[in-house]
Amino acid sequence: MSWHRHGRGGRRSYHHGNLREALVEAALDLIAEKGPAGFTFAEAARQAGVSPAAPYRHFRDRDALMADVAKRGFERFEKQLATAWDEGSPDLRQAFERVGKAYLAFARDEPAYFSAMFESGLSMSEHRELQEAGDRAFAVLRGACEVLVAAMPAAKRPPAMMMALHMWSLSHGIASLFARGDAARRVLPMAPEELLEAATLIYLEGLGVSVKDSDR
Amino acid sequence: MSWHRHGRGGRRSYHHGNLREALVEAALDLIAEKGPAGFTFAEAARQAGVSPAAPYRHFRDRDALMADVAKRGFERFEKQLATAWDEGSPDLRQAFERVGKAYLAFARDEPAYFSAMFESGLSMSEHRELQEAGDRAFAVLRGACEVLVAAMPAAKRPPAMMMALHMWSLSHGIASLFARGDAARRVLPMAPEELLEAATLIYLEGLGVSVKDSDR
DNA sequence: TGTACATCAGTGAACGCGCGTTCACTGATGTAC
DNA sequence: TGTACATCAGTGAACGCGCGTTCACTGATGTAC
Repeated sequence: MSWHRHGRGGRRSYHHGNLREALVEAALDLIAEKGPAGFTFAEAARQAGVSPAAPYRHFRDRDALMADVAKRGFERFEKQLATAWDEGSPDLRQAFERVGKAYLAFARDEPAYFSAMFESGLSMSEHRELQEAGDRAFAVLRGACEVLVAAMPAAKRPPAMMMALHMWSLSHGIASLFARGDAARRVLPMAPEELLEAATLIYLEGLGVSVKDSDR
Repeated sequence: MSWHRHGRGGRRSYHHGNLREALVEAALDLIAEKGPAGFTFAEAARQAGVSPAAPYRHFRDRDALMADVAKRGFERFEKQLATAWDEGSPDLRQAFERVGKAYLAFARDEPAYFSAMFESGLSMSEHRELQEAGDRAFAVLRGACEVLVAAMPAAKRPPAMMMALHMWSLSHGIASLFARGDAARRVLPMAPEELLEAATLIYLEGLGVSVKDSDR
């Protein structure tokens, strides 16, 4: 109960004050515990210590809350990818590898966000702000690819967009099949990170870029 | 209502006779309509034209029905992948390409099965028969990779298992992000099939196998 | 600095609804003799 | 071929429950003067 204090310097306030945040956290708890299907407006209210009518002050309905959770997830995801990329330092290949690992780490460490973002059944076209948040996260990966492509010999440069979509799909496939942090994870005879690293290596090799090429 | 006739030569019977099948179909309808979360035991019964108590003769609970749907999905999936592979004829590369396309086609044409199989939140370890059905479907892809690997020059052969996991992840990523047949599909400036085909080409190139090499 | 008022956030009681599940039951089917 | 019986699949009524949603309300906060 964040009654006496608020998250990050928010003011104290009698009316719970931070209900919106508290509801989001409750939703995350419930999703983590029982999957995206197993969370209800009423239970989120209860967990936030508030009457069942209170959430309506902040969210139109359950879907709106779910969409907000997913949007925050994308924002968090974007930050973690950007941190991993770190402007491509100390060298592009290492940084690129880190981005892939950050993708898997997110799926593993934040299963609730991950399923809200990708498996909650929310329609992308009906939640524009959600799509935009997703696009911004993807833009980190695309940006990294652009830098990598620019570092390649001019004759061999693939379309950065295509490359980004390939890496996204690959990472997402591995993340959602093998790295996810919930019961639906499939077991693998190796670390998901190794699988991704090997695939990335082969893929870049296929683009005709040796490690050294892209290193400069 | 399949009251007068049954699917495929099953006997006619007064007691609906085919309730189990009818419930599975109802579940598929409902999942297709509202996602895996939006299907209930009671509504499936209603749609099958039967009292709410009747399903208990066939399934222990909602999860058991969901698991059965997912299992059937995997079986169907396995068949379609096997048909696409067609023992690698007329040539391995073409056949391999067809398997990837079959993966995407399944996600597109059978969104209800697809989400029951991959996004229903069913635990793989708690439903062994489900995991086994999934493994059999994956075995088709692994088998194809084994044949491809065997056709490569001995010095360049990658582990077939790794290759299969890479292709599975890639196909699955593209399928679940861009090719899925429901509202959660993300739009793409190209056909998902093209994206997969390009990635496969680059990946095989990276393995050091030219198209001709693997052709024999 | 004080007062009056508007606004805002949450209350708590109430409602109708559909779900999951149980129960004793019944009508049709299959089978032993 | 007929009869008696066991089994099987579905009935329909009932239940308790939690959910989503509404409503008039109230107590605290912010602000104009």
